[in-house]
Parts: sequence; structure tokens; C-alpha cells
Amino acid sequence: MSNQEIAEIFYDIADMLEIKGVQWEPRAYRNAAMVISTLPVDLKKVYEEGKLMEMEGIGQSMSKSISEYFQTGKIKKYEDLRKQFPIDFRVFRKIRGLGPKRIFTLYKKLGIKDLNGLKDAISSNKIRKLEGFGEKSEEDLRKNIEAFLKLKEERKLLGLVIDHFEDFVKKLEKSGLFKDVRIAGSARRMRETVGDLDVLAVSDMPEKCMDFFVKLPEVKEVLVKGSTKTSVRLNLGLNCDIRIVPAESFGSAMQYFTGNKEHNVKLRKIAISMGMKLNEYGLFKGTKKLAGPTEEGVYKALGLDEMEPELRENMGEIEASKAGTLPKIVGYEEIIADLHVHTKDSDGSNSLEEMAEAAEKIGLKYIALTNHSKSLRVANGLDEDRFQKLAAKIAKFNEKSRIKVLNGVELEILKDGSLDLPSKFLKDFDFVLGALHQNTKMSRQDLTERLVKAIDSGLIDSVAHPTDRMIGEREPLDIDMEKVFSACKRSDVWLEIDGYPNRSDLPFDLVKNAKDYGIKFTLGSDAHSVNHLRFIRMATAIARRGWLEKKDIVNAMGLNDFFKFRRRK
DNA sequence: GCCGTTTTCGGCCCGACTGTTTTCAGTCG
Repeated sequence: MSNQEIAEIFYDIADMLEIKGVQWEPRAYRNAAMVISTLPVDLKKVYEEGKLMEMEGIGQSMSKSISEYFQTGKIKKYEDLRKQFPIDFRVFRKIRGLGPKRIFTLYKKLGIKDLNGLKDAISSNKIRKLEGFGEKSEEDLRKNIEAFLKLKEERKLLGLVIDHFEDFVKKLEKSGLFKDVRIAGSARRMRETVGDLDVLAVSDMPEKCMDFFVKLPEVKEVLVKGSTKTSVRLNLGLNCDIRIVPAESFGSAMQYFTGNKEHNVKLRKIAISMGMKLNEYGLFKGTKKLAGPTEEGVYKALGLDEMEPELRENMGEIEASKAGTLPKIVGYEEIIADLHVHTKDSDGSNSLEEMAEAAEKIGLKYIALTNHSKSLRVANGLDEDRFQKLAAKIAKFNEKSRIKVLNGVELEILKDGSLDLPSKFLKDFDFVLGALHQNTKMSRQDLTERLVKAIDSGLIDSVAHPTDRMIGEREPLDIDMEKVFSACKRSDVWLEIDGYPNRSDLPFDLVKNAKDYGIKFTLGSDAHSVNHLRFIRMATAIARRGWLEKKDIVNAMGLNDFFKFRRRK
């Protein structure tokens, strides 16, 4: 995907134009860069369809630049600017405390172009002598470079840290210093990865609160400390920002700090168009405050229905809210099943009984055991014989248990699109989850055909973790997802949302696309131990972020409906 | 450079914190 590359180029252009003192244009480029970097589809595809100008923030000039990039691999405007400013903006941008102005000062006065140059200048104490810098700035830069180098992977998987976040906030609650403490930011939106933890609080004694906050054992280092805003580094390897606001502004502050950024910018623009002003302290007309204590009040006053935090990604929710067409997204408590669970029969670490008991404890009514099939040797995949024995064990277990266990399989889709177990044998499973794990180094066309063939076979119920991405490790498979969605619709096959944190697959934007095809979804924790069953919550979060309603999700149905809706009879 | 429920010209989100500033610029989210 060229999206990130072009976004970086636009950010570079913005920085260079800002140095030149150009007004407003940098803002336009940054705005466009943000739109491009968060685009759910390949920009090249948009270009090929001639739809660049239809994108927000992209006009004639930038559309021409993007086309130029795809035709020649270069953008002349950018190359010309680079000649004037041969500076490594991409790295410098990521160093806290460095913006375009200071980057240029470093270049102009000391000839610093890249990270090594900057490090040298710091170690020879040259920075502190520059106008606008001082000893403290030099020391901060040294520390921030260190942090940058150490922090290459800046984001954490929410599924792995959310429990820590919630415990941390509980500690604040228990202090008795706060009238209210809540998680905001991307964690509240349940984004798959988070770059920090945003906490919002109400209190009459903000100084005391901040003193208490920075002394907690989870805090490693204090970055910024004020009476309304404090930032710390947590031992967890993430920053945490806490804001304290008066109760009459709590709703507008929650709204503002939940984001995302584009969602907020759009809301503020709506406020302006109505002759009002929106900030974290409230919604104002002149000096008159129209809303603030509750989020609902803020949205209402702007002519919008309040929306769940998971929807606030500027993916059309504001328009839908205005039109009154927001979906009633599935509730966490409405999910009563986990349709992707492993046991030690293949590569899990707990028994059928242990998994079922743990699932019952978190409120589930049924689970599907989906152990690997024989071709996945590394995972101790089961052959027909072993599956048969397991089926007997499951049947026996169900006779006396409240929670029901479905006899399922995570079935290998082989290189040619055929399946790892004979069709006759597959009929006896309650649930067949088709999966690509091996031999995936194929062309886009071959991979797509392979998966579509399996979907059209009529022998699988759902497609496990469809893109096979691993966040931070492996890119999604190069598959034509539009063709996969069409096949699922045609053959009445479901798609899985795998909630295992580094999978989070299907990703939420693709879920939203797939929903428009009228496909149903299965949710799975992909648990390999009892501790992993909690990831069904993360799968539900992705479903909610993908606008799914109860009726779109198999796991929200009772067992009778499960068999009724299953296409394989 | 982009955009349009007043507009094809004239606006463009907004406030907190820090360091070096003696009244504010730069950065951040």
C-alpha cells in the first residue's frame, strides 16, 4: 500500500511549507495526509477509479500530485522542496519537542539534517546556545531521542493492556479524591491498539489528585504536571494523560477526549456552522453555555443522537446520526457464545472441561471447540480418528452440563482450495471454521481463488481470521476481499471476527464493508487457554466498531437458531 | 491548498503546558 508513503510525503511538504512561512497550506497538507493515512482502501485504487477528488481534503492540486506519484513515482513539488531542505523530517517529527520551526533552526544554525547530526550536537552541548533553546531543551531532546529509539513499537494491543487500564482507574476511584474517573481516548473507543491511556476525572481538589496520581506505583516517570493536565509514563511502557475538569464540563470533556480527532473536528465545524463554539468545557453561543455536563446534551444541541464511543471514527456516524439512521449496535452482554476455542487436544493448554467451565463463568451459554485439522502439524492437528474420539467426549460432556459445547474444527484450506478432511466426515461437525495458515505465499489471484473455492464448497460455515494479519508481525494476505465478500453472500458463509489481540481480524473497517453485503459474522476468542476466553470481548468490540447489530451476529443467537441459520444441514 | 445551509472569496479547531519569553512561541493532543 502506498497510502503511508504518500501521507509521509504530504506531512513533509507541510513541514517544509511551514518553515517557508506559507500560511494555511501546511494545514491543508496535514489534513490530507491524515485522511490518506487512515483510508481503509488502497489509495491507488481510488486513483485508478478517478475518485481522488471525492476524498475529503483532496482538491485539484493534491489530486494532481497523487496522480503524478502513481505515474512517475515522484512528486515534483516535493522534490523541489527537498532540495531546499534536505532534512530527515520523518524521524524528527516523531521526536517529542521537535516541530518544523525548531527542526529548521537546528538545520539553519548547526546544519543538522538527521538523527546522528542531532545526537552529535547534543553531546557537544551546542544546542543550548541556540536562541529559543536552553539547557533544559537540550536535555529534554536527549531524553526524547532515547525514548524514540527505545519505543519503535509505540502502540500496545488493547486486549493485552485493557485489564491493567481498568485496574489503574479503579485505584484512582478508590482514593476518594475524585468525584468521577473514566477512561477516554482510543481505549474507550476500543481501538485494537492504543498509543496511550487517556483518563478524565472530576474533582474539587485537582492539585491533591495530581499529587496522588503521580505517586502511584504504576507510574515510572512524570512528563508534565499541571493542575488540569498531567502526563506520566507508566511501567506498562505507555504514557497516561489525566485531565481534571469541573462537573459542569464533564460531558463535553468526555466527548472531546474520546475522539477520534476527525470526529471531533467535524463536530466543531458543525458547531461553528450553527454559530456556536465547542471545546472541552462545553458548547457555547457567545458566552452562553448550551451544553456540557453530559455527552448526550452536547450531541443533542448539535442536532445529533448520541453515539457509542466505538462508532466515533468519522466513518459516516455523524451523517448517519443526523439522518437518524445510526444502527443499534450489538451490546457486549448480548454475546452468549464463543465460536473459536482450542483445547489441549490440538495446541491449547486446557482441557475441554476446563475451557467450558471458564466460559460458563464469564456468562457464555455455548462454545465451539475448533481444534486444528491434521495438516497443521505444528499445532498438533487432529485426524479423523482423533476427531471422532473427541466428538464422543463432547457428547458425553453435554449430557450433564449446563453450558453446551459444539463439536467444531478449524479446518485447513489446502493449497488448491480443497479441504483437509473428507466432505462425508465434515458433515458430522456442528461447526466448520475454514482457515488459511500454510502456503500463503501465492499471488493475489491464486489466494483469492483458493479461498473463494473453499467458501463455495458448501462445506464450511465460517472463515477464520480472514486476512490472516498479525499486528506488528505480518501484513494481511493479499486477497481481493470484495470477491471473498461476494462469495460469502452467494454461498451463505459467515465471516469470523477473531478477537485474539494481535489478530483482531477481520479488522473493523472491513467488517463494516462486509456488513453492506448482508453477510453474518461469528465471533471467536481464538482462546488457547482459559485466560484467553476474555478476548471474546475484543471480538465484540470490533463488531461494534464495524456497526454490527445483534441480528448480524451468530454468537447472539441461541443454539436452536444457530442450527436453523447454519446453511449446512 | 481546500471548501461552501450566508460564501467561487475569505475563512481555516482550540486550549494546556513548557521553557525562555519579560508577554510569548512552539509543541502537543
